[in-house]
Amino acid sequence: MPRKARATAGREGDAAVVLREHLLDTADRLLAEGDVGSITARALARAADVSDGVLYNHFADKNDLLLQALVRRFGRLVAEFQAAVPAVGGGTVEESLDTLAQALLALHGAAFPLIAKLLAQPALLQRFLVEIHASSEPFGGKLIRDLVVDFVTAEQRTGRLAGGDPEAAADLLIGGVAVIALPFVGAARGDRLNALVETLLDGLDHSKGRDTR
Amino acid sequence: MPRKARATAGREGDAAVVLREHLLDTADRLLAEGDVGSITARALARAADVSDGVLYNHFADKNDLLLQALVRRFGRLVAEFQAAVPAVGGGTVEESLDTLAQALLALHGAAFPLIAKLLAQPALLQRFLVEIHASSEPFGGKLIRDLVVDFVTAEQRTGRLAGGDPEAAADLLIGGVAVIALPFVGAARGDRLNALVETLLDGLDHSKGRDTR
Amino acid sequence: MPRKARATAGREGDAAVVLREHLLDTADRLLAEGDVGSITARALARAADVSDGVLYNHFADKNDLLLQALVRRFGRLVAEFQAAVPAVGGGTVEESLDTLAQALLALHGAAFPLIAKLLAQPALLQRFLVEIHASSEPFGGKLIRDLVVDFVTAEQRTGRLAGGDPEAAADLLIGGVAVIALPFVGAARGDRLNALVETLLDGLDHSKGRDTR
Amino acid sequence: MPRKARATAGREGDAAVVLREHLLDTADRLLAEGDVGSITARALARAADVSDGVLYNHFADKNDLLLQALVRRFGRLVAEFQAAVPAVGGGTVEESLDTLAQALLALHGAAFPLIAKLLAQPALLQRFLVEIHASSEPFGGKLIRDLVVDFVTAEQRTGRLAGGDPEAAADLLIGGVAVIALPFVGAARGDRLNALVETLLDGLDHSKGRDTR
DNA sequence: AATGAATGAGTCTTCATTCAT
DNA sequence: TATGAATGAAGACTCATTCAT
Repeated sequence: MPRKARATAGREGDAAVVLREHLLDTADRLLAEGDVGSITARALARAADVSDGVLYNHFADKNDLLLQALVRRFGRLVAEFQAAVPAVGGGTVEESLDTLAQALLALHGAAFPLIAKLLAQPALLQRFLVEIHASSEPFGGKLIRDLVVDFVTAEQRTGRLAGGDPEAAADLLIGGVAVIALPFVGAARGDRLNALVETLLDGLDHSKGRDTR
Repeated sequence: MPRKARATAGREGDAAVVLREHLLDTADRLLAEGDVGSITARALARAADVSDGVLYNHFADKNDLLLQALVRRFGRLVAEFQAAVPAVGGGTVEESLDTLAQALLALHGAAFPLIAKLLAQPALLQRFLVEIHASSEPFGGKLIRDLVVDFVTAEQRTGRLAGGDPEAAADLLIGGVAVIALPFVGAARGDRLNALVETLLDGLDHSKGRDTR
Repeated sequence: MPRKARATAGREGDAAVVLREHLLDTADRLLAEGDVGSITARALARAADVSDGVLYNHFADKNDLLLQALVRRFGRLVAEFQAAVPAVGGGTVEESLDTLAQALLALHGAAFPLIAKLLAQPALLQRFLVEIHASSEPFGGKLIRDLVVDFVTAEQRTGRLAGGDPEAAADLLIGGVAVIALPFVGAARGDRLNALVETLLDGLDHSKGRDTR
Repeated sequence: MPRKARATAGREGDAAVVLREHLLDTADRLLAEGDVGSITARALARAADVSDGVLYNHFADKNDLLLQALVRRFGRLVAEFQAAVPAVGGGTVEESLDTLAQALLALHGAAFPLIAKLLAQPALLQRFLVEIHASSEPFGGKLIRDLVVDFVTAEQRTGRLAGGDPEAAADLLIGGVAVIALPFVGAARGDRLNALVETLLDGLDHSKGRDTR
């Protein structure tokens, strides 16, 4: 019978699986807290109340653990976003788009730091991309965008949105919200989201145009 | 007169200034190439064909050199972008927006890696923000956005763009292009830019709308 | 159970404690040998036949190790001195003082180099003083002097020493021996100690005085 | 005509000699101020308002400069002490000894830091000893002691001091004052000096003794 | 002869990873 | 299988000394 780790003493289940999850949880927490640079293998072990070496019994190396924690976290964020995507045909289109924009804002707020960490560690990013492309249920930037594209396409089918390029519409919405989500660009006022949706609905072309407000 | 560094043997001018520039150029190059984490003080010295210690004759520390290289590079990117912003009233609005979008795409392609590196190094980011806020001619995320907002506002005055919120319009354009610029989201086809501009001009609201193609 | 260090392979006991002691012993030895400036972290590791990093598993930093080695060594020297202080009332006073002087000479010979090292490293000295003042059983220069003062006071009570200022007597004895202990002042002949004690007993004042020799 | 250093622009005399003195003065000042460890070659140059390299035009290396500064300073301290030694036969013996003790205290206060620095740098100490032994007019610990020994011997000849070992008497006085001069041993009260002299005059032997107080 | 930037060996310290227990 | 001390390869930075100007 293998030894059980101090930190998982009280828990049920396969010791190996439990400890694995425990490490992932801890990595997740540290990832959410500070900068990735301060997550040393020892800091991880300390935070998990676990010995320095266990990590290598369950993961190839420190980056592998970090990677899997990131993958898991992204999966959860995407799932949350997916759950928040409004039903097609419900409410007015503007209301639906507002809801969608809010969901995107929440997503970006949580995802930006992680993406930044990935972008800054090419090695990690590489492995991350391989990982999410290999998984049967893809997610990440691609899936999020697909969800928005799908929403736009569906609303176009209901006739409530104009028949332009749904991918372009998705990019505008996602990117516009992203700019608002950026911590250091412009003021972070709540009504910016609404102005964004309205502008997106109306279009910039003056030659047509409803009498705005 | 002091000695001249091996690497700058052929160049004219004050040795100190020349080597300073040489180091900034080298840092710039490494910054453009790989991840920031691999830019060690020694790697920098090797890349500059210079001894390990010179760096500290011209900069407070490694981060100071990196920081100044980043500031310089950002300044240049912004200047390039500014030069590429189309004149108000020239060509059709759509052409102008296309040009603007292309300039943004170029900017994003060059700026993303740098921003990612900054986001991932809180200490560096902090000093960077202090630096650009201290400079009399601010730039960075804020200034770029201002340039776009100004463009939209000016075109609204000429009557060629609808009178919505110019900030929202800028955010949509900037963000939309950013999504396209992301290396791993969607396909990087050139016509995505045009679709974006068209969608932004037309708007998504089906109730109004010109007869789109 | 963790690994055991190469250098302490044969020893019994808790590996951590054993290595800690091994490092202190090594530091002690180097401290006794050369100048403090040459005790680099690497030299320490080499001398201890241990890897470069171990030091930091057991001490806050290099100075911490050095400091604790110094504290330990001073403690031992003081204990040795204390054990060598003659019993009050035993033998003749002159014999007792001779014994005391010899003990002081031994102490000074061992302590001078250490004190010099401390005096020359203000940072270390600072921490050292804090350390010995914090300890419940103080020692160092103060305690040594107290032991001598106590001896003089006790012998004054027995009536074998004159009733002058015991602190002054202690300072004369300690300092006089110290001068003899100095490596480069005067000749280091054994009878200088005896002449010292005799002079101290007799006094310099010619108006009184026993018929000296 | 050789160039003249910035710092010595206004001064008369052989430029080489002037700069040499200027460097010695600066080294002297830094030696008096902080710890020897902080005296880097660059700090010296900065403090002297002189370029980093000049030092090597006038001294073999940094230690050579430091050494010569130390030698010069010790010479001055000894000269000051010599001037303060009271005339034989003047005043009462106790007054004379008090004066002598005060001069010793002043000397120790100034010399201790320097001696500590020397003791802690064996290489420097070695060169220092060679240097002062080689000089035609010796000084340092030896000379100081000789001055005191001479004083005692002279006063013995006048019959005002008892005829004991004058070297022992000198060691007691010098060492006793040294203990009082130590910054961290006992309280630094002015009357300790007087108690010391009195005790030294009276002696500790109770069997003889004047009726002390 | 003075200048001061260039040189590069050397310092302390960190940290991912190993491995005896 | 968990433990945690041991390992040693980097890393950033310092500084005495050199040398082209």
